[in-house]
Amino acid sequence: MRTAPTILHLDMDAFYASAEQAAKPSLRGKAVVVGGLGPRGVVATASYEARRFGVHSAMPMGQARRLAPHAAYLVPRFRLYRDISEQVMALLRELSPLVEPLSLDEAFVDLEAAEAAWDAASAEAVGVRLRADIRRVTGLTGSVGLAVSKMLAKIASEQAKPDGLVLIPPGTERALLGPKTVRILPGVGPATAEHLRRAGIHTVEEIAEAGEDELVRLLGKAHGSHLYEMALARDERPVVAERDSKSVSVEDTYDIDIHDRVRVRGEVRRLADRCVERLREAGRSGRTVVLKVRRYDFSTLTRSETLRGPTDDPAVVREAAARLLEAVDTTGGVRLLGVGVSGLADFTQEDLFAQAGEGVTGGGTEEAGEETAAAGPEEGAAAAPAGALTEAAAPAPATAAEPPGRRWPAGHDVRHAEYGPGWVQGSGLGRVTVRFETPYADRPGRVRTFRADDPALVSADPLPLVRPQDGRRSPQVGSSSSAPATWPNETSGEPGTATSRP
DNA sequence: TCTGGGGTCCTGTTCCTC
DNA sequence: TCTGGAGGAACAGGACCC
Repeated sequence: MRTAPTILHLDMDAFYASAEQAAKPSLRGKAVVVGGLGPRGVVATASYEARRFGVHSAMPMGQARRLAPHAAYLVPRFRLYRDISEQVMALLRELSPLVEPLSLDEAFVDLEAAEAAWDAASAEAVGVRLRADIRRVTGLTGSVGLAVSKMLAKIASEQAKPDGLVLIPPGTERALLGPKTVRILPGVGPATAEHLRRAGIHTVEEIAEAGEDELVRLLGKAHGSHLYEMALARDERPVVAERDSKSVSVEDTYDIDIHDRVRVRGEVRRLADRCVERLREAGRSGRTVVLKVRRYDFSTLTRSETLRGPTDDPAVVREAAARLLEAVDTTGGVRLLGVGVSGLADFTQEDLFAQAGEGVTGGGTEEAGEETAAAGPEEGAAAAPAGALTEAAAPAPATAAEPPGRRWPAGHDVRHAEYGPGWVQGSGLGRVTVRFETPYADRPGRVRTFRADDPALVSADPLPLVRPQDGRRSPQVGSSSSAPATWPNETSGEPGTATSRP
């Protein structure tokens, strides 16, 4: 157990939503919800403004819309988030070679490994500097926790949110944890908490008092012992920089349950191909093929088959998945299908030659875009992400599919030949509403509506949140080429009210 | 109201082999 | 030849995390 608080946990604040607000001046200070916009979508991230209405992660989108009807609803743009994440991770790696990313917006850093910090004061100084660097480079805020272990550093960063820094002084850990609810400990979810509650255990201190034997009896060997250690603030897990993934999987939830067995088989084939594609991208092969089926009543079952050796052959995975499907009753309908491969091995040269020329069949790649595929491409609704700033700006959820390649997901970047860069505010019924603004403006840009097949309108890459040349957020950019900064404030966001050109 | 997607880890059961 | 136990692999499901 180390004696200085030199484990740092960074957690970006409401990451996806903050990135969208930074990219879109008209959303700053407003409720923003990012997630799947289909009828079965859930919230990935809600801005702090949206959280005030009770909206939170993992909430069904329909419920979020009832709680915050005037929020902006956007589909995730993982490419933008990945770019920002890489900038942040690069800053962390400047601090120490021991950086363990947990997701796009979270990571542990071992400051001691690089002698970047050796006591509380030096660790805090690193944290303060890091937060300033993140803001300078990305324009976003992150919260930092510092403590002697990963568990405590994570708890500290949670307490620091939003936009803060908390250091847990060594020696104070148990006093801090004791009165807290058991849910504060990592690994205690709703089920475990309920289990503990029934045993009369509500706080961390009560876990410690119960003793290890009792916890093992209640929760099983691994979970019980681990939880007991955590409750005593003992956590010796090291920060691990490199971690090999152990499985690769893809799954789709369909807007409407699929009943047709032939269609189910087709979807499983498609998912198998996508899964293999991902496997190959990672340069891996795998031995166990897993089929996942969620039925109409939300019951989920998995079937798996272990092959003689690892494969990355799409035909082999397809066939295995098809065999597994034959053992599953899908009458009544399925809402989700998934195909995964586990038991991963590194790709071998031998496999390469054996499978050369085979190629991955098409059919599963058209939605390789960044939207979370909350809808199968044949269900129709995927064509019309009905995100919008306001009800008025949200045209009726389109049921008529846009022509392939002319889909306009809410929130995605576009460029117009005449009006320049902007983003999709809403689409449907053959029209698309665009707000023309860039991250560098300090006021909302103007709104125009176009035909969905307007040749002057094309998809565009996300712009960096901070102008690359100066590395600082620059609200005053009148001298630059960014027209939106000088546009007058926008008063009407309604589609169809094509305001005067910029 | 209605519940995503991509992961990890653990547990209990069953089956096979020695 | 039969039986039983131990141990491991495979399999299915559940809980949890972001």
